[in-house]
Formats: sequence, structure tokens, C-alpha cells
Amino acid sequence: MTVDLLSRQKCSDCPIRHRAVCARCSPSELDRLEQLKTYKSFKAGDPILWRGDKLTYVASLVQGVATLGKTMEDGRTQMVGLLLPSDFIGRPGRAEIDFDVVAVTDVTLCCFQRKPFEEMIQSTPHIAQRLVEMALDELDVAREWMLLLGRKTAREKIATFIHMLVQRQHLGGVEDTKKDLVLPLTQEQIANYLGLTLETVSRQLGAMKKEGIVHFSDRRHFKVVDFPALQIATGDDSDGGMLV
Amino acid sequence: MTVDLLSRQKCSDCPIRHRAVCARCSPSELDRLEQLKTYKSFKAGDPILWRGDKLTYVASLVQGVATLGKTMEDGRTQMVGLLLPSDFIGRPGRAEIDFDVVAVTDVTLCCFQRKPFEEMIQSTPHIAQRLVEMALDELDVAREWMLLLGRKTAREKIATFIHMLVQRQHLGGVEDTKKDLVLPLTQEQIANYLGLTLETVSRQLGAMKKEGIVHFSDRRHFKVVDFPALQIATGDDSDGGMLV
DNA sequence: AATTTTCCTTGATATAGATCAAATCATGAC
DNA sequence: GTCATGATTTGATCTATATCAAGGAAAATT
Repeated sequence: MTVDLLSRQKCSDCPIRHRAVCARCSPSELDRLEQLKTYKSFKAGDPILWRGDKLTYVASLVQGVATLGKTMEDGRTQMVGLLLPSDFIGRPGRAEIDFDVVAVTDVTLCCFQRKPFEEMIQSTPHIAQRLVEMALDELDVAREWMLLLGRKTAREKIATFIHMLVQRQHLGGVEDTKKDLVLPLTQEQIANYLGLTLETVSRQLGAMKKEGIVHFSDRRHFKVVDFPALQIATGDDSDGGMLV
Repeated sequence: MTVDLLSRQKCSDCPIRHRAVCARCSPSELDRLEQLKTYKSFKAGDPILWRGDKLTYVASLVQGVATLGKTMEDGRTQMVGLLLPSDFIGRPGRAEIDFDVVAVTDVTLCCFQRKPFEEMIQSTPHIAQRLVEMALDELDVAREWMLLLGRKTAREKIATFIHMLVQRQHLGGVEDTKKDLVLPLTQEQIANYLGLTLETVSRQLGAMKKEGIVHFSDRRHFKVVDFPALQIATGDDSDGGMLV
């Protein structure tokens, strides 16, 4: 799901009230949700959920970064999603997940017990509708990533990854182009996200620094210096997927 | 979404009544859906929807096979989904799709105008819930495919693809193992689905024939001779992703 | 400050799968 | 039945990326 930092700002407490389920909630519905709400914290590196875990709650990510990953028996791993603040974890109507959720940085979740949450959905169609939309958004992201994994070159993968970070971290203002962006993952994690090895990630990132497309102030903070070049390097249509 | 051929059999007319939205519909709700229903046919090779098309209807695939695909400017294409009978096309709450839907064989769709369909959802929460479940099912499939595209070898990809066809075409009975299965795609299409080239698909399929894992009676019909070997070749956990 | 650990870089080499090229095989059209 | 068109097979070669290996830089821990 796309982060909508603007709407998140409306609520310093819990973004779920604005983005995930509550955009059209009445005061009484918000009250009910408020009562279900609890918080959980995880340290960087902690597993949040393992594959096969029973899902006893659904949650909204309030702070930090987490990854969704799948691992094969021999250790090969593929990340299948990246969770940033305001993203939603959970499968209403499903008891289990079949991937791991891991905290990359310290993470705070705003949790709702699954059962009462599902009961609430039954009586509030607009929440169910919102959940359909969110699931479809995620599906679009997953499919975009399938194109990346199946057909893009290493360079295009890295460029697309950076481009995505820009999209998800910008508040929309042009001013923000000047601010440093956060690279929330190690290069090994990026590799697992892009279906590459860490060496290839290092080499490609190195090349993009040399070519003056991006600039790193330190390992975790960077700026896009040449945005048009970045966009071209993604291999995507320049129109960004909008209608012709 | 997984094909559920068993439930499809309950209705020779339109599978959507049983699978996609109507499992828990009351007679009056079914009547309303009946009134919205129209059929559309497409010839093999016809585009059903182009990227950027306005979605005026949602639909259930009644007959045939269709693919969801993304194409880059330079012609590289990646399939992001395969539609078999009883699968659902459409994005309630979304006006556009950002991939192409193409009929691989002759296709019959059972269509519902999007607007009235969405209005109906508003008043029937269980349909919305069903749609959430379907979207989450699709998401699981997409993520499984991300692992395949990002980390599996050519051999594992082909084996997984065959394995998936078996899963989706079997009615569940052991007897069916004896019957021939349909390979609905050309090798080029398989390549685009697996992020490979057609030559690699041909070579790997050839090898699996030689090794006696599969047997082709003709180009489009095959049997799995050595199912355990197939399963091992997929690279997946033998427990099939069930809980530990 | 020293030490350990984790992360990143760089080089040399190997290889799976892509690419290029040509037959051969089906299948439907006429 | 012949032709034409697309689908498949097979071989030779190439190349992007993986793999193996080692050193260096930053961050965390003592």
C-alpha cells in the first residue's frame, strides 16, 4: 500500500484512524476502534510474525520499517513487501500468513484483536470496502514488482527501488527533493528485495553514485541528484503508468 | 485466485454465483445479480482489456484461459497472472487497470456493470468480505510468484508452473492423476510468465520429458508421470506451505 | 580507545541462462 | 494434399550476474 504521509499527519497517534480503515468512520465507530486498540513494540531485527503463525490481530505500522519475506529451505530469500508507517498488516478473514514479517528498524504497531475487528467489519460496509481497496493496491504493487523481478536488469531494479523510495517518502512538495531520504535497508536486504546478490547491489549503487545520479551523505541517507536520469534508468514508461 | 472446480460444478451457467461473490447470497440478492448479468465472448488472441482502459464492468471468467500481462516500452513482457474458469476480473472501487488482459483461448465472460455492482456491495457486507478474501488470495499467489521470479532456477520455475497447473486442474480426486492435463499456453507465453526465454523453457521441458517426470501426448496435453520428482524439482517445502 | 561485528567494496572467475541462428514440426487455410 | 504460418527443438556463442575471496570502513560493544 502507498504511504500517505499527508493524511497521516492529521493524527500523531495512530495512522490507522485516517488511512487504513477509518477515513469514513463515524465518531461512534472511531470510539469502538479506539477500545480495540493496543500497541506493540519490536526491536530492530525482531521477528514480528513467522510463516504459519496464527494471526490473532491486525495492525497498522505506526513507526519504523518492516519487511515481508519468504525463505526457501536452502536459505534463498525473497522479500515480497516493504512496510512503511501507515501500512497495514493483516488478513481479515484469514487465520494464517505464509510469509515472515520482520522489523528492520525499531517498530511500533497499533494492533486490533482480529475477531472483534472482523465483527466490526460485518456491520460497517465502508470499512470492508476500504480493505478491498487496500488489498487491490497491494496487489498492484506486487504485480509491478513481478515485472521488476522477471524482466528488469540489475541497473533497472536498483533505479526502480530508489524511485519507489522517493515516491513513498516525499510528501508531494517539490521542496522535499532537497531533503535527504532514508535508505532503510542494508544492501543485503535490498538484494533480497530485488532478486539480486549484495555484490551486484553494491556495484550498481556505486556506479550510480559515480554517474552523479544519487549522492549519499552516509550509509543510510541519500539524495537524488539527477531525477530524470533515475527515471530513465528504471526502464518504466515516462508517463509513470498513467493513461495514454 | 484458486480455481475451485468442485463448486463450479454446482452451476453450469455462471460460476460467479458460487465462487466469486455469491456463496452467501440470499435468493433476492441472487436475483438482483441475475439482472445485472450479461455475457461477452472473445476469440483466442483477442485483447480483453488494455492497460489504462476504463473498467466499466467486473466479470467472472466462465470459459477459456486469459492472461494478465505487463509490457515494457522495449517489448519485454511479464505475465502477472493467469485466469482460469471461475476467476474474477475487476477492481471494485477502481476505475482503471494497469495491465493488459488477453484471451489465450476462446473466452466467455460473465459481466456485471461496475457501478450497480458496487452499489450492491455497499448494502451487502458479505460480498465485500468475499472480495477482500479474493483479493488476499490473489495477493498470496502474486507473492508466491515473486519468490519464483526472484530466486528460483529455470528448472524450479518450470516445475513450479507445472505443479500449479496440476493443482488448479485437479478436482481433488486421486483418479484424476491419470487424466491428461491441459497446457493452456505456448512456450513463449510460459517464458513470459516465468521470466525466462522460450528456448530455456523448451530445453527444460525437454529435459523433464527425458527424465520421465512428465509425458506429453501432444503439444497441449500432458500427464505428470513422476509427481514426487516434480514436487522436489519445484524447490518448495514438501509440506506445501502448510504450518510446521 | 580498543575490539568485535556488521556492512560495504572490489577483484577474479564461473556459469546459468540469454541471444543468435537454423532446422524441423504442427496446424490450419486454401 | 500443398502451402504458409507459427511453434518447437537444437546448437553455438555470449554476457550479465552469481560466486568466491579478501580487504576496508563504519558501527556497536567492551
